[in-house]
Amino acid sequence: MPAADPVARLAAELSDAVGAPIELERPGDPAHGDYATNAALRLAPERRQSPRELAEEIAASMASAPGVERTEIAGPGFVNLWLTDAWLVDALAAIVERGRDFGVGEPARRERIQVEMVSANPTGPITVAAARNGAYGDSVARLLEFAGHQVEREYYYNDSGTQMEKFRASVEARRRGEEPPEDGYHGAYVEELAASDEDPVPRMLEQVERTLDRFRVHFDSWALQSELEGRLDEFLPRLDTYEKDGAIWAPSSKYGDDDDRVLVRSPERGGGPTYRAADVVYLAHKLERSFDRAVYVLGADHHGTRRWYAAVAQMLGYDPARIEVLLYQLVHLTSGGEQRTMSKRRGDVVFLDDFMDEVGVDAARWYLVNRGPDQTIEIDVDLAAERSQKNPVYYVQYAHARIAGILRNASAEQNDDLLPSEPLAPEERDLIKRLLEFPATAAEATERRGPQGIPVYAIRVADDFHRFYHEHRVLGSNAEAFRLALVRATQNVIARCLDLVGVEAPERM
RNA sequence: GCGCCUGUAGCUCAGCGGAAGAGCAACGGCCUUCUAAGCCGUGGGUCGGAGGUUCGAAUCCUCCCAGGCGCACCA
Repeated sequence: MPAADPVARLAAELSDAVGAPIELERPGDPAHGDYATNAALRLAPERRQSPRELAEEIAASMASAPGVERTEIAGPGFVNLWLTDAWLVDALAAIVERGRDFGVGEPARRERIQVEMVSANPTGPITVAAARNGAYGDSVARLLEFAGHQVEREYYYNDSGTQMEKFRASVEARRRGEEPPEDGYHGAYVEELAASDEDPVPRMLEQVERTLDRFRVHFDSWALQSELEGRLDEFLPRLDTYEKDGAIWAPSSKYGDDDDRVLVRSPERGGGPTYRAADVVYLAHKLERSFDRAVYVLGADHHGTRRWYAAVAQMLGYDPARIEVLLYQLVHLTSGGEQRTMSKRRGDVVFLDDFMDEVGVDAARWYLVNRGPDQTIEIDVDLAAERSQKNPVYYVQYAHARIAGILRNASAEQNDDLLPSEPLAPEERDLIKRLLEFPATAAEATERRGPQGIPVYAIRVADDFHRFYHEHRVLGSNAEAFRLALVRATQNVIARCLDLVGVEAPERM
């Protein structure tokens, strides 16, 4: 573990002292010390020793390690330890030294990763449902970058399928003063598009990009289905396809998919390539561009395609481990307690732009990433704006702004020794320990592809900070140098957390 | 029928092998001091149910119940 993570370094030092791997965790109850380890409980079976006895030995070995003030055996064999103020202040100094980069990962192998997200068909404006894809996917992308990887974001859109034809037909119908076809698009935006003679698709795409920019999801590249389909002949031979009922099939069931899939329709069904054909080309196109890993961000209604992508990778001769499909559950809207279904075709949707107008960009991003991807999001449209006033995002931002206020009033930095003459107060120790959790928290959120861990952690940081702020004066205090460092480190960690979920860190509120 | 996901405080949700949490809602306190968008306190839970694994299970395994989403030559 890098020296940039003081807790990891301490754990390594203790492991050396004890001669066994020591993992440290922060106990929920402060009476159980600054950190605790269950090493004795884990080791007892293989050492054929009682956990308590082993804990005694471990505690004795750790007692002399630098930074350890005292140890204690507790419960069935936990070892609780208390650290010296000097250790905590040194750790704080290490955080301050890293600045905004505290917690940056140092991966064993730096990967080049593509994250493909949103990819909604440009048949209408971005909805709140599609926004969850962006909020989730973009935060995962930011986490991967923070973990030390090189990330590119791509938007893939279907510009050649049935839905696009229906979309264009709907606009055409409006231009003729008619109702769009029954299975066409009926939203008010279709009428707006009909008012001009331009091709509605590029206009829709521009609007999509504008909306997502406002949502702080920015793309490096855009992939078009129509272009990919043109290269189908290159890849069909690599797939061991076969013909049945006049259609061309991929033998995906041999590679773990539930069924074989049609790539090219039979003549009586039009004979064109299916979207799955484009999937094949697109997947190859991703890996051809020398991405080590291609991440798909898909709504849970697409979970059936998970096996399909893995099968495609294998059929093409690629390692399926290079393909990663991230799923998130859907967004449900309620209005006055009534369930509303989101259908772009019926126009019964909440558009992201309206949602952002209503609750603000910060609350919108926070709201959509705050829940785990496996959790269905329920949004009561009527209460959204009202609730946004109480969104915890402001609690976190407020901590950042409060610190900015202190720093505005601070005089030029002096190079005093940080260690205060008085013992550290509980609020100071708690805040330092909280900040020290950040590298592990970020790493875990990245590995689990669970960005919701970041806002949850940020709330705890803000919580510890507000408590500290309430109890202790920074400027003009005897411990000013130390507290300024503490407050700076806190601000950096909060700003980083907010950035990881695409939320701004205001200087004033 | 098969597959994926979910069931934790009144509500919305974290936690996913180590000693049950947050926000909102309810009630009661705290501003001559760096931002009260803040702080402190009170009440509130058989972690859907039943078995199992483990020194230890909300967390892992099995079954059951309830809900969401899928199972196209649509995307």
